[in-house]
Amino acid sequence: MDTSLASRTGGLERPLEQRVSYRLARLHVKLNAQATRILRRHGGLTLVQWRVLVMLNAFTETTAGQVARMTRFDKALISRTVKSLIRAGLVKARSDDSDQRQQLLSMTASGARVFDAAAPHMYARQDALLESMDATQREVMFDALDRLEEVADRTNAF
Amino acid sequence: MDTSLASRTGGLERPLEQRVSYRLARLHVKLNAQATRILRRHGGLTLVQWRVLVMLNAFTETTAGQVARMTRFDKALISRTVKSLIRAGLVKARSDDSDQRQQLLSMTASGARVFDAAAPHMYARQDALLESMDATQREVMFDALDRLEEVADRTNAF
DNA sequence: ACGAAAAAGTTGACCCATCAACCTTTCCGT
DNA sequence: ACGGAAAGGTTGATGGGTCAACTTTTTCGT
Repeated sequence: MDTSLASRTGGLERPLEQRVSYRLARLHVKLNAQATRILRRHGGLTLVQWRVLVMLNAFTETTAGQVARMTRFDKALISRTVKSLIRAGLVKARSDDSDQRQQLLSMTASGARVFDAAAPHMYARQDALLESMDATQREVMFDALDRLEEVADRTNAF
Repeated sequence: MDTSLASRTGGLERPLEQRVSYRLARLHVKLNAQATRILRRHGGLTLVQWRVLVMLNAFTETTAGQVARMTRFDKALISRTVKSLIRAGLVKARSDDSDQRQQLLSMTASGARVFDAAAPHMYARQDALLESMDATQREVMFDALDRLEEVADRTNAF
């Protein structure tokens, strides 16, 4: 067994570039930073606010819980974000008569305007990302992401 | 042009599953949570502490700045993390005579023990992730990550 | 129909991560 | 060799995100 300090100079036995989680983390940080920058320039939404609006754009009159489940964000985070959107007048809540626990959320006209202003840029970015790969490469990558996610879910065993 | 609120119920024009940054974010969160859990179980390091120790394990007597550059972490984060490692007795700092600004960092014996205890589990996890793909799939994926990162770097133009 | 359990949200505490400002030391052009 | 720029690090403020505890409402089994 070799635990001497002097020996710890051998470089990385696994090059950083080949570490999945490290690479993913790095890319994720960059993509987030880019998205945040775009949103700040075009309407001033935060990334979480944007993601919530994407959901409200797709499914009008949805609830905070559904948004949380769909986006996989923490419900506490969604709760606060929805509140901030309501405070900013971009979203409105209507209480559901058949279930007093939940509130049905939808964009206001002003929210729709903000969303529509940011959307082209966000979608253009998404397109640019996808277009950096060809069709088969995309397919392989999404498949890889599926597998990695599955492994991450499955192995609570280490 | 169609901006009526009633029309915003058409579902996602781009399915969530096909959104690169969204998928990446989701996977990143899962992988981080998994790594954090493993580290908590085997020695109690935080993820950033682990990443710093990986660097110190590979390059003894390196500096905080070099670690920050290699890992692409914020230097403030590295500074605080190094401090916490020193406080915990896992890392020691030696001032460099030829440059009074920087400090040469290295693991202590105790730090090496903690690292060696966590490493097998972290590497096993890394292997499990890689083994979920075959060789060509891995290659395609890393290439895809490269391209995406490049696009993220290049396009400050939206 | 009653009580336990579950679901929807809210809130407070807390940690991680980033940003900007700053200090000190070193480098470098002229 | 001097003054400004750059590099190394530190610190404070702030925002993002998670966890756990709690309230209220609804569901469901018996």
